[in-house]
Amino acid sequence: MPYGDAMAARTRSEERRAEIVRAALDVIAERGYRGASLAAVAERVGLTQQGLLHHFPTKEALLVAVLKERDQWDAVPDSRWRADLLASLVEYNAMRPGIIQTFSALLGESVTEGHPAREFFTERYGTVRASMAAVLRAEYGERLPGGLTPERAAPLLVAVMDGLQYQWLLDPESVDMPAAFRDFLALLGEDPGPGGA
Amino acid sequence: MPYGDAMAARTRSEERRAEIVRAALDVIAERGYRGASLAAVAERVGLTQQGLLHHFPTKEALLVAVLKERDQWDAVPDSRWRADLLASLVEYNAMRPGIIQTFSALLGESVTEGHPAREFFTERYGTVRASMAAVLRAEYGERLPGGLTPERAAPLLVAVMDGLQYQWLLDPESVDMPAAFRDFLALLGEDPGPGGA
DNA sequence: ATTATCTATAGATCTATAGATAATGC
DNA sequence: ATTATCTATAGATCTATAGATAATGC
Repeated sequence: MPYGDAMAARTRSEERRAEIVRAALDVIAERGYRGASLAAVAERVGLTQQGLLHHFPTKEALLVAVLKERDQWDAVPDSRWRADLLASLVEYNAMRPGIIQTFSALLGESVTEGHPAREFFTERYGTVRASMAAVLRAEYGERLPGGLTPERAAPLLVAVMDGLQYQWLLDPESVDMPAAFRDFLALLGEDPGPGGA
Repeated sequence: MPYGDAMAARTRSEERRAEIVRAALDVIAERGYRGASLAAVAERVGLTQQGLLHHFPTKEALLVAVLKERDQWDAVPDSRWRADLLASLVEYNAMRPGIIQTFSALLGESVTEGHPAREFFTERYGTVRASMAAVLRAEYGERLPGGLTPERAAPLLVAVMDGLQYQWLLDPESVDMPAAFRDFLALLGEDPGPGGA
């Protein structure tokens, strides 16, 4: 029972849907959401385009399933994160260019008008910033270098993670993503010195 | 002579091409490159799709012109940049969401396979990292906080600029992009302390 | 003469719906 | 019975080419 689960054995249908979502992740990595055709996803799981639409009635429904997959992906309770775990996450990401490419492509598209992933990313970033502020507070306390607070450093942390991904995807030879991320953590981990309220 | 230039009066054709490129920037901001149809761009300048193709023989030729526009945009000689000018650039960008959206969308798409802007961005980031390393060296010298060198801080600087743009485009109310960028510069501007070779 | 623009259209796609058939689960 | 999948197809697009006509520059 390869994908078996203690709770509920997956139905044949759930299995099929999971297969389709995996295929969709791949096709989106290659062509983005707008460039990903249902036919291309279907072909990858040995279905016709119309067969696929039995499982996901619209293209957008498939995208929603893809985004849910992502949510599950990095749903780790705040309290369990520490700075060194963030570094490990980045290191892990560097071994999975496919998934990073999928979500970098989606993030890029999502800023265009009416993109179906826009709301997802907007909400997600709000959550992630709050999450990262909590991690930074637990790790470094209230006062960070440069006179920053955890709340002000959080968007920078998130920006560094995302921005490095683009540079690394475009030119993995030139950009050591995990090392660069550790460099950033080193900046935040400096002694902020005395003073302040 | 509204757009007149000391060097050469633009021909009617050059004028038209410039108009088309401006329209293309707008449409790409709204729909990305893959989602931008030639017809939509043409309509915006009062042309048919076929009329537009007289000026740019293929869609890709139009994209190339759009990317050249960008190159011109931030072609400032290294020596003239200083950290405070970078901060001003970010502040200026915050007033032009359209252009930022265009290039954020293009960057996102560019990581997908065979995207016609991929090579452009790959090369551009190589250049920009080198440029930023030079700026950092001129501004802060050889030793930066966290034990970093200008070369190691450069990809972080670029990542922060790009990453903040996505967060800001998705939720301008929640993200003060210029302030966040200044925060990052403050991190880099801390006294690295004594020691080192 | 050359440049700009248009009409017409070929040839690919794309998403989605309708309705038939095959496979599976009680 | 229900679920899964297929064939057929409607209805929109999209890029690009061919060839005609209108406008402009010598």
